[in-house]
Amino acid sequence: MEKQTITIYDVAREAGVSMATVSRVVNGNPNVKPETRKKVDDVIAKLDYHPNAVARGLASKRSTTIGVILPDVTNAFFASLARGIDDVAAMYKYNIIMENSDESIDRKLEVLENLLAKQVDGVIYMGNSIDDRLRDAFKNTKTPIVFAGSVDDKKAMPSVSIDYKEAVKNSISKLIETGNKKVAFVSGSIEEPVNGKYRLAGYKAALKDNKIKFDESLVFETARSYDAGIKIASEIASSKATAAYVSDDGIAAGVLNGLTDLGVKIPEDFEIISSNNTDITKMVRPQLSSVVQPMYDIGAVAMRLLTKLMNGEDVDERNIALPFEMVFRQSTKD
Amino acid sequence: MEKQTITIYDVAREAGVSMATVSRVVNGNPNVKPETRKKVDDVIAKLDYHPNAVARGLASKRSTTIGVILPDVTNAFFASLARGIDDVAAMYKYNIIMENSDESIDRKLEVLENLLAKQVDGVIYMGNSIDDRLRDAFKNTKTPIVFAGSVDDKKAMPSVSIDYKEAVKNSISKLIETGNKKVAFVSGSIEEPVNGKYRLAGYKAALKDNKIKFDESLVFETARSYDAGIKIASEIASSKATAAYVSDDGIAAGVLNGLTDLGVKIPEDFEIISSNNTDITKMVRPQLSSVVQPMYDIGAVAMRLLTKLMNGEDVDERNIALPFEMVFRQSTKD
DNA sequence: CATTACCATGAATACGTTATCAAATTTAGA
DNA sequence: TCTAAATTTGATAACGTATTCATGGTAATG
Repeated sequence: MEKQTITIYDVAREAGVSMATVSRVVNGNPNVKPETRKKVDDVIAKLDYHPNAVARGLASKRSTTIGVILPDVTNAFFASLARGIDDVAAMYKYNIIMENSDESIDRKLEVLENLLAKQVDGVIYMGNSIDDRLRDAFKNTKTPIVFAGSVDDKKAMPSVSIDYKEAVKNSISKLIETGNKKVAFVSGSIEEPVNGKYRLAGYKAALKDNKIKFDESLVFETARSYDAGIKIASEIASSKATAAYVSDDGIAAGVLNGLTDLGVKIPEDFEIISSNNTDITKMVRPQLSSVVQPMYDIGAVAMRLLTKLMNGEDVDERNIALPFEMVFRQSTKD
Repeated sequence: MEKQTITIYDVAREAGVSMATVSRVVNGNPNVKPETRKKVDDVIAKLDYHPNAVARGLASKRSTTIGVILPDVTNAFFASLARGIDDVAAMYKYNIIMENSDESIDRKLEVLENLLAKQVDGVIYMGNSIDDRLRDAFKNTKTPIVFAGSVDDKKAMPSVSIDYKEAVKNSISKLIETGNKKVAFVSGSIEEPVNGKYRLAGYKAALKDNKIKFDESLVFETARSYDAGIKIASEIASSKATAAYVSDDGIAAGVLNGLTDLGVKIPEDFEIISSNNTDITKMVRPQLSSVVQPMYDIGAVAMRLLTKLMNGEDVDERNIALPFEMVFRQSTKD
């Protein structure tokens, strides 16, 4: 019962045609007489032949594989994006090589190199952080790359996301409208352009519109996790802020529960608006009001954009901003 | 600025050696004089040469890629496993091709075929469901496969998980001890051996130990999602059960909140024990008591086991059961 | 110093496809 | 029926690397 890998040669011999012909029927090339196609198909079925994708990749220079770089699948936001990506990738017969990069830039570079060595046809980057080395690496490859759920602050790379500045501006404005004078901004690493540039800009813009002076001490930077949210809750409590925008649902849940445990009443004493509208926002009590990012769609559209780029089609809009919404639940006053 | 892919030939010529030698230094083959190694390394750096993993895969018949089949990354349980897998995979220089299979067996078969065509060196299966066609497919390939966080009820495949039967038995026993006469069993698809065979067996065993008759109407089968949990809460409420074991944290959160919304007091009127101890169990109020599965470790150990299998090492134990614990929070009486 | 063993290298081939180009066959047109 | 134009097919050369296997050189042995 030796496992004998059977190749295109075997089916060619068995079907009495050349391997070129077999290759043609396997690839659906129309230039092959229906009857020989049938003959070959029969042999393929009989021998249970499966084309070797690696050899195919070497010969055709296309791997039908795309690389996905994300900080951490364990985060619901990234997982949802990944799901959207995978679904449309499957639709186009692409496979996904997924790599968790965490926050380290070095790791991201290593991961990217890996993916390129594997000859991926394209890559989707949701790493958030970016620096010049990485930007160079992106620029130096002819492999198409698109950012998903994150933006290159220099707009050099194709991307799909929402208008983060506007989303935060809306959130903050809403909080100010309901009477809050001191609104906190709590986010993941400020190093990430999404946070440090776009979201923060939205925060400042809203303050400015409402003639409130920006107060550095109301900006809270933290790790992207529930526990980190819990931890930072006390700092927030003692800051005299009466409301907060939070850039991640996990963090927001932590802040919410942390505050509640400190005796702060939500939303009476403190209002919260979160960012991703994952299930977390509905599981928690009181339920979190949130920006609604179409996460699955961001992933799906990013993947679709990537297919176009890989096909060399030219796209009119390289930086796509999908519409976002707001949903108000129990963590804000009406 | 034509992007010229540079090959092993280029560095061979530039370094004045043969490509075989270059191949040797790239692969760390000891049989090469230190000085020529240095020379080659320098040229590699100078030309910024990167080996083509596809060609390498074809020549060596190893892709340094492993396939991961999971129902849905979006579920925190699977995401955690995947993270464990990816981390140790990275440690061993493997990459992960991830495929979401949902619940469909056909899709799983398709996905498996895909992965094998890509010449993955091994696959990790967390699909839960399995039938004869799939079992055959697994058997007919020489590619090592290990189950993670799920078990083949015929024990034919290597696996790493916890003792699901025992975990549920413990949970149910605890609930009975605190005075519950009617304890519900709510799980995802009963078709899945994890649920329909192991967990349910644990449930029945606990009942039997306590001389309680098994009551079919206390078994609730549902989709694996928060919303599904919410939906089934009312059915559970009207079943007269006063406690439940729930096989998934998302479902459990739904049941908890659904019940609470119906005016049921947790844990006074109704106790709940969940299964995975993801962050969800801590986010929710009251916090959920839960079985503690070492999810990350299950993934990590599964991947480690796979590396051994891929190396042809023989392993003493092909079906590994990692220890589990219980954590009691606010959804159970003490 | 002659012989053996070993070490470092290179030449050539295999890996399983796709792609190119020319040859062979069929079909259409006159 | 003959010729030109399609249509199908096959031989062969990539694709970029790992892996024999043979060879020349070097060190160890007697």
